[in-house]
Amino acid sequence: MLDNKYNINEKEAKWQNFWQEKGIYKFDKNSNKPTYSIDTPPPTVSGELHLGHISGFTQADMMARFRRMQGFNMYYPLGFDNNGLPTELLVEKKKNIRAHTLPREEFTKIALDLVSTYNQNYRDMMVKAGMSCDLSLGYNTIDDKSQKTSQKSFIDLARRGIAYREDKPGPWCCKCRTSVAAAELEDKELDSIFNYLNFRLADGSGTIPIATTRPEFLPACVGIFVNPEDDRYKHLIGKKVKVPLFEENEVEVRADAKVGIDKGTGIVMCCTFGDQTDAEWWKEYHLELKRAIDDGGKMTEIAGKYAGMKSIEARKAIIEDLKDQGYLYKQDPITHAVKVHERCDEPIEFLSKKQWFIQTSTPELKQKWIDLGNELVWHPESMKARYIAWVSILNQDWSISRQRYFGVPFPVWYCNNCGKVKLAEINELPVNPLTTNPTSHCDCGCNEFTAEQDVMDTWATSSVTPQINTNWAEDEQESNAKMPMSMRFCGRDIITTWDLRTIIKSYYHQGCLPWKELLVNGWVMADKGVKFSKSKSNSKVSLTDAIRDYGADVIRYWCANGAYGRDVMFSDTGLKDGYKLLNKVWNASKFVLSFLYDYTPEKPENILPMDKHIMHKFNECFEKTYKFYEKVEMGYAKDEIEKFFWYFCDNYIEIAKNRLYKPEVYGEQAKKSAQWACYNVLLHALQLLSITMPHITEEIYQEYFKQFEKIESIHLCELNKISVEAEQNILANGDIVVDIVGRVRQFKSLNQLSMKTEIEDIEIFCNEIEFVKSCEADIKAVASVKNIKYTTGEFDVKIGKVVEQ
RNA sequence: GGGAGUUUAGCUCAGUUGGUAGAGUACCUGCCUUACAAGCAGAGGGUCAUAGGUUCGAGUCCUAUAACUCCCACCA
Repeated sequence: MLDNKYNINEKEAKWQNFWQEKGIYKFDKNSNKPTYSIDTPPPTVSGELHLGHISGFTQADMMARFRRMQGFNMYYPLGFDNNGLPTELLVEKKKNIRAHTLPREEFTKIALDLVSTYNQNYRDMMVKAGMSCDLSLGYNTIDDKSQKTSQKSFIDLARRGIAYREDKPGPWCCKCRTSVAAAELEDKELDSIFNYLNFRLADGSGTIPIATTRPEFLPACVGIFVNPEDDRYKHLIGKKVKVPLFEENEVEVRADAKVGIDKGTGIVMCCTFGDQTDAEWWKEYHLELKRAIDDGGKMTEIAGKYAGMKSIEARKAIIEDLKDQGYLYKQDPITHAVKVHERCDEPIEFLSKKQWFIQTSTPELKQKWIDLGNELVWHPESMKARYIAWVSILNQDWSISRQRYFGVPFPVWYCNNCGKVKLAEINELPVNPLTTNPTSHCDCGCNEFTAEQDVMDTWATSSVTPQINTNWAEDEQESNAKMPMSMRFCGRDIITTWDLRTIIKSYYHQGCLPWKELLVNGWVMADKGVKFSKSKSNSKVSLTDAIRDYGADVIRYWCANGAYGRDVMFSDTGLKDGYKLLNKVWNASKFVLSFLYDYTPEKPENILPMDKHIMHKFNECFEKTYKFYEKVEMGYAKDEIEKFFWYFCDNYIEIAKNRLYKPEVYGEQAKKSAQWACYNVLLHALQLLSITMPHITEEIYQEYFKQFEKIESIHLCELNKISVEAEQNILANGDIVVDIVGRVRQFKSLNQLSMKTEIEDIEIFCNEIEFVKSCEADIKAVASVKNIKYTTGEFDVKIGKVVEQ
């Protein structure tokens, strides 16, 4: 017997423990079932999980549960991403320390310690939210296996020349003191000032006007550019110009089509490096390299009296001096978009450093990425456009060096004699070059090496999760057999970072796609256009509170809303809807099961028409639901089963309950028939519902159905239709009976009568009199009608007199 | 400037191949009916963003416009 009231928190915890203890979600190595493998994106460990995270995971979990119930052996791990800059920043913030002020070993120890606490919290929350991952398959991107995989990946690419080391300008974050990748930049609107300066021509023939927002770059000015088509300035090409405040520096005026004639004054100064264009000009025209800003964002010695100042202070001081010395003739306040580092929101600089890169941007490679993108199955399809668009404009190789501390080290040394790169041997991995020496001499005979100090970018490791999952570092054959994995899911914000790079790595190492299908979920919006985010403190409902108040089943119900891949607005009426369904499922099950205490699993000889009808009705719902899951539309699938459940309660149970209550009136056979239908419909409906609401359905299954079904958990049952003989027109004919009952209910409602009010007689007009007659007892009982008259004709129901009380 | 998405009932959202506009919720009217009042039955409510076009017929297809969102480019 089910409890009178369903205690959400108690039951959810109970079944979560049960699933873990019994290993319900464990991957079975020895199974002969087909494997369905999920490359679960390891969440970045930072702060607290919120509804936004859980939403994407929950939708993917529904697909996992669907595949499991289709009979797949699920490989569904839960890893954590906890190396690299994001984790380092978290550790610095939580422990109030700075990584670069501590010995690396010490910092790493503190970081690992903090990370394990966070991992545990994340894992607990995932379990509490009802995820069906196999927790024993977890990994951390900082653990030995991940490091080994990541380092092997690097060595493979370095040996083939795909990974290369070069000194070239790239985005640099002065706050985090590291290089960053183009994909890690965001735009931010900032107020600034356009400063109009007069540069003096070296021959004394006058001045030329140049506008700049970054006058602190004057000491690094290495050239002046005008547009070759600009008639105003053609005569300047080839002339020398003195740099204001640094007049000992003379630079040449050159012509380049990249200069916008109508921008600023139409004359640009090129500094190393103010931005991407400066870097391009510097390379193209072989200009001098002058560094005005150091790693930490302070002015270098070439800035003379400004050296040591932070760039922003130097800007103020330089502007004052420019004013005093008469160079500055105009200032316009402007707002412009500045590239900032997504992790810390600080504007980035362009600096030149020796870095490791991975080739990604030749036209042939770009075409390859596009071909692979087209080969991949995208859900929803429209997300592919974002990927293609991004790949099409790729113009830089992937920088993977980070001048940080907590991450996977490069397995690399440099020969002190000839400078040649020395790679570690694969069987030595994972290796930390700072504490280990190479096991062999350099080719030049030298045995003295300098270790690479940098660590790899987070993405360099996160991009090999399919290789971590398929054991590529240990056994390439095993891995090749398991690749591509079945599915990866993620948010739409990481298509260009994570997904693309994972595709790149799998192609380079194994010549295939990392996965067959990619699911891209939408975002939970707190308000129009505002992403749900802990840091923006707009989480109206904390995940912990929501689980406490509504339970995981209801939150999962909410997560399943709408079309897959679309952004959804958070609303608590959605949670209330879920709660209503939960309540309904409980009450209906409680009620139905109370009549099944003497149920026997033998199929009755005679099944009554309305019982057949509801079973066929379920099968119709089953087919629709199943198709939606196959199309990765969890929301529509949930709608179908939900709609069916309410129909089952409002129309079928009302009919069946008379027969179940009073076998002495309607006959034992009629009761057995209703029991058969109730058992089958409720069981099958719960199975479909278990994908969305795994806890309550498990409770009901365990309390009653397991004794007959013998399968250990509802989540291991296979999804099937109810086995019931096909019958001509059963759906349409049964619907007529439901409509007849509906007409009587409408009559009572319009006349403000109670539903139990008895009606003396009704007259039914329809063309399926035979069928309707066969349901006469049900109709009379549920509609409280004494006599029925039948007439052939267009459907109608005439209601007679009400029986006076 | 380029690309993608969105616009349907007060609110949240469905609407498949073009064929009489849907659900839930809210509001309103009834109903204590022996699972559930967090329930049941019923009613009202829409110029499908705007303007054109194709068609016998357009929420759906085409063109343009507007508003909002996102990605990219611009950043001198």
